Amino acid sequence: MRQFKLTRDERSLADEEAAQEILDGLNPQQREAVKTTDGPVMIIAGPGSGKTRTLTHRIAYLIATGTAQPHEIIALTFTNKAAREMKERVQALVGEETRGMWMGTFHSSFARLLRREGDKIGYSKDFSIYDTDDSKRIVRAQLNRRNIDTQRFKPRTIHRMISSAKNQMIGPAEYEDMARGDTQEKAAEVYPGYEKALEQANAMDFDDLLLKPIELFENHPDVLEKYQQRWRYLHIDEYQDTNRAQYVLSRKLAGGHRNICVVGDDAQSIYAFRGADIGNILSFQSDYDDATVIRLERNYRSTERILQLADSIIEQNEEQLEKSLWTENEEGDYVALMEALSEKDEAQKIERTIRDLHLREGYSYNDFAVLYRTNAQSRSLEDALRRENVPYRVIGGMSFYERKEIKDVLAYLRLLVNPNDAASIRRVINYPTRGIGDKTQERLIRFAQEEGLSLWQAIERVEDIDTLSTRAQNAVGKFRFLIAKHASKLGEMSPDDLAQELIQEAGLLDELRKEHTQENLRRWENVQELISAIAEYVGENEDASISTFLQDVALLTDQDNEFDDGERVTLMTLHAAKGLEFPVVFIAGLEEGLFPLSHATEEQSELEEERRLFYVGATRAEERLYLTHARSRYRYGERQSCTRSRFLEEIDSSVVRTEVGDELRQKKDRFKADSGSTQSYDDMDPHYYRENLSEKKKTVRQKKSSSSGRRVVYDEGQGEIAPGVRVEHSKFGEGKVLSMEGEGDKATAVVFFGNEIGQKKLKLKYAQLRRVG
DNA sequence: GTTGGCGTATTTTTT
DNA sequence: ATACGCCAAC
Repeated sequence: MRQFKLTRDERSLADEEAAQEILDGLNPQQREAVKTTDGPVMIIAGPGSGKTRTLTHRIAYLIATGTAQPHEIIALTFTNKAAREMKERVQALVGEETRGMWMGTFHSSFARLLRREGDKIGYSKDFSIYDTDDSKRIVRAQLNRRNIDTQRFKPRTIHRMISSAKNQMIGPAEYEDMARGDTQEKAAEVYPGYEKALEQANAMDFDDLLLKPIELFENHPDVLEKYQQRWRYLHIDEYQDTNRAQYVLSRKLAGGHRNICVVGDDAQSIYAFRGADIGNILSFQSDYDDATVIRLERNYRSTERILQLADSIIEQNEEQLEKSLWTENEEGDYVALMEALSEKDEAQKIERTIRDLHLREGYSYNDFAVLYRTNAQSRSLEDALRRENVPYRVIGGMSFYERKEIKDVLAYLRLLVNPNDAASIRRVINYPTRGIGDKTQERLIRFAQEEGLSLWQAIERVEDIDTLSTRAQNAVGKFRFLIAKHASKLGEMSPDDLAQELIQEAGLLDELRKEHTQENLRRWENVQELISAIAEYVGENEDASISTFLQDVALLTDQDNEFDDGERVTLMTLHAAKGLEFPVVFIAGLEEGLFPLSHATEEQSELEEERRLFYVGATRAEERLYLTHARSRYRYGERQSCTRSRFLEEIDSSVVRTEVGDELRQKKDRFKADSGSTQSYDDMDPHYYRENLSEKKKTVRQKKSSSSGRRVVYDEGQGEIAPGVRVEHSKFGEGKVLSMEGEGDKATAVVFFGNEIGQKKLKLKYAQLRRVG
């Protein structure tokens, strides 16, 4: 900004001081990475080595030394949260002059670019962004049109295949040639129609947000050149997780100036399932033969033992860049291994350990993270934490913007700015019900198809559709009026007021008030919260509109909304934990078939990815790391007995202690490829655990809560429910148990919820009754 | 033709 | 618990 109007001498003096300040507090390697501002740079950085910090300081350094102006810098990150934090830190380092600097995820950055330039390839700036759910709807419509059995060929699966093709930049024609097997052939069959439907809806799916810019750059070299000149400095974080399209984009953007700086760790590549290509980072040096490569190998995060454990995990993998991690941190505690009887028992052991460390060692609840492989595992952990009133937050799973009631409102709003959005029309055209059933919708679609119109255009001409009864035409006409009326008010009313009026007149609010259940009340509150969110968004952003709100919101994940409110234990998948760190980390569910997931054990490359995931999880821990597994677990509706994970047989046992302080005893050969052993854990080593448990406690470093005299909670929650007790139900609210019948899975309670709702018979297995009072 | 109730299958990770 | 398909009643 103005500051750069100083004379050359004045500037260099001020710059020098600022630059020196930015370099202070970095180690020699980091400093070198920051100072290498000319030409391609790759920073290969282990976990906890301060790679994001290095990137941040490099950007600040560029600005402080006047090498680049903020608007000449773009940084692409993996999450919105990472971008936000990086931006804040750069601002703190250089003062306020960062306006015009682009920082965000690939997706959000290129969505923004498409908003400006998309008209050149036929997209209006109000394009809708389709999430997986919307895309699935489009696929389903395509399958139905072709009379393909959606039971056998699930829209989800088909979409995943199309998405993975798009990820690798394989177009419909090419895909048709390479499709193998029934499912792929069906995917190839609907792929062109899927693309056409999206185009007609003026919509982009997640993959398009990367592919369309490529198309734009290829068809309009002048546009590419404009951005190449604008962004003289390109930074990419988490480069190991870029896919083909992201790779192509980065090469194109870096094509002119070649000032590309990438940061990554091949050992932390965990998104291959999403098309991430580890080859991108492995081949950086051959892509840019004048690249400077800097290794950051010193770990500042974890204790020596944790690092040693992590090292022993990753060393099992064959393909990786040479790197040797080291730390000067203290040795720290042993990594603790805890075995549990069931997932409930596991959750309880974790919960007790957390409370114990909280009370005795003074850890804040913020210091804890419990990591697991699948979202479904959060349930039992939540139950245990809730029971003991330990505050927690769950990241992932169902986020605010994924709730049905929210998606309904968003669909209405999307229709206002982009009436061609067919997925949104289908979502809300008959919700709340207004007499436009399947048959009418089918006829609308057929008409659109025959006339080559979008769905909305067909609706506009509904009077011309003679297959429809007058009644149906009227119903559609009323819907059309509802949307058109509010679309015409886009310019005049404030976005939040308009949204409020629309959902009122659409009958959404009445629908939610129709039945007075707690569930509906919660939904109604959520909708109101969404309206407030719109108001807030408009207040915070300069050129905000419903259109920009919708596009921004489509790319939010709930990690991005999650503001750190209060002290809570964090529960999340291992994937979601990437880039984070916590003093105390639990990795739960270390069992064969779960972690590693069963399907991943076939393929060497997939097994290696699971192992990297374990590595990522372990290296999140700063001071204490707990590994847990259960001997049995409810999965797919039944209790299954579990063998502990092969990963536990591979790790360096010298840094691990069991709960009673023993060394970890391993069966190193158990999963060797040629052993062919299918022995169950029990057959193999029947007395292993009993021996351990019967042994007297030796010097135990981790103090266990069983010795603290606290109440023991037995491994059954449902026993608490008996005739006479008061319980709470998620839908019906509070009630009183009148009687009980049946046992085990069939156990049923008759509960009286007051005069309005009356008596309900509830299966304990499904209804989550919570005892109150 | 539309709506709502019932039975059945469902869980990998995500921008 | 939830989503979806199928079937019977309005």
